[in-house]
Amino acid sequence: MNTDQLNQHEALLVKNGLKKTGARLRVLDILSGSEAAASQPDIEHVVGKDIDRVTLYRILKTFEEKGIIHRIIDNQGTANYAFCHNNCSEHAHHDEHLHFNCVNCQKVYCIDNAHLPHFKLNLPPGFSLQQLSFVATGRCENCSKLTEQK
Amino acid sequence: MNTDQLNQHEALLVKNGLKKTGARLRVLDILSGSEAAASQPDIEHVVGKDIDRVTLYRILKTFEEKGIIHRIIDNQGTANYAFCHNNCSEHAHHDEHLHFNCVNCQKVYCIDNAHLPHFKLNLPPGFSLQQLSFVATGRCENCSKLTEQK
DNA sequence: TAAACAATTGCAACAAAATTGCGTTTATAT
DNA sequence: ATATAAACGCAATTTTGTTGCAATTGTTTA
Repeated sequence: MNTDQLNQHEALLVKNGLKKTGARLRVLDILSGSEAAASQPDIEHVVGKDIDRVTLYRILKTFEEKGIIHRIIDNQGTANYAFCHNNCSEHAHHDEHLHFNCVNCQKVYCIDNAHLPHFKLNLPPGFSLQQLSFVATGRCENCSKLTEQK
Repeated sequence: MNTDQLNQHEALLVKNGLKKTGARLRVLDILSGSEAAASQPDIEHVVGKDIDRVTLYRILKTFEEKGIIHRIIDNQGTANYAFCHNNCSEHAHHDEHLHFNCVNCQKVYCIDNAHLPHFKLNLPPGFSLQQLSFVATGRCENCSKLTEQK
């Protein structure tokens, strides 16, 4: 319940021509609070009955369309959401992302400050590249600590 | 209906201790026929009533477990399947993959012969890397030809 | 080649996830 | 304070994925 953050979130909504509603602020709060990206099921679980499931779908959808958050599909096909940092605009994401997907807890981490090499990718003829992203899989910090967990 | 290919597929099943059934051979045939990976909905659509939906799920699952095919989740969260080439074993995929996901038709292509750089990824402390893969998005050959298609 | 056995399949029922329509409520501008 | 469009919640529906079980089929072996 940080006041600064609340104001920041409200400003974010206004900036994008969205009404300041409790449900939306709640979602923004959840996304701010988690270090990793938040999975849709997780968000759903956290908000419980406070926000209708349909409303949640729609909130996430409009946030994504406005470029406030971006959606990351993890290795199991589950949608995860995180704030857009860096160069995300409403219409395109121009940077090279790196996402880390933990094989144990399935959490998705956006690694912003990893040094990523720029290189020319040679695709088959006719293929045009719009974006390149890196997906690392392995064990996150928490799960590395757990011994012998399958 | 290539005879050579049929024998090859039958051998593949036998090698993995699986019975030669019509449904399985059909799935292998479909996967062989498509240049890109085949999405689960596509396969389902192609086979129609010939193979029960549940059976298809199970076939794909066992094929994946045996390391015959691998599953690729595309940007929409849809499962796609393709044969394992290269260094796939039953238990792990050791190579660095490159997948191309078309933003227009959503098809997933496994790009095997692209030169991928090897580099040391610096992850946050505690994170251990098991695999790194590359996901390129853009327009595939077919969709590049189409003018102004949204 | 026939019997025996386990693997595989299909069906039905179920559960979970996602979508649509619509009436009501609410935030914001006037 | 009121008008208005946006946002929400509920109900119904569709789509997707799972489970259990009985019937069938492929393969082994006698």
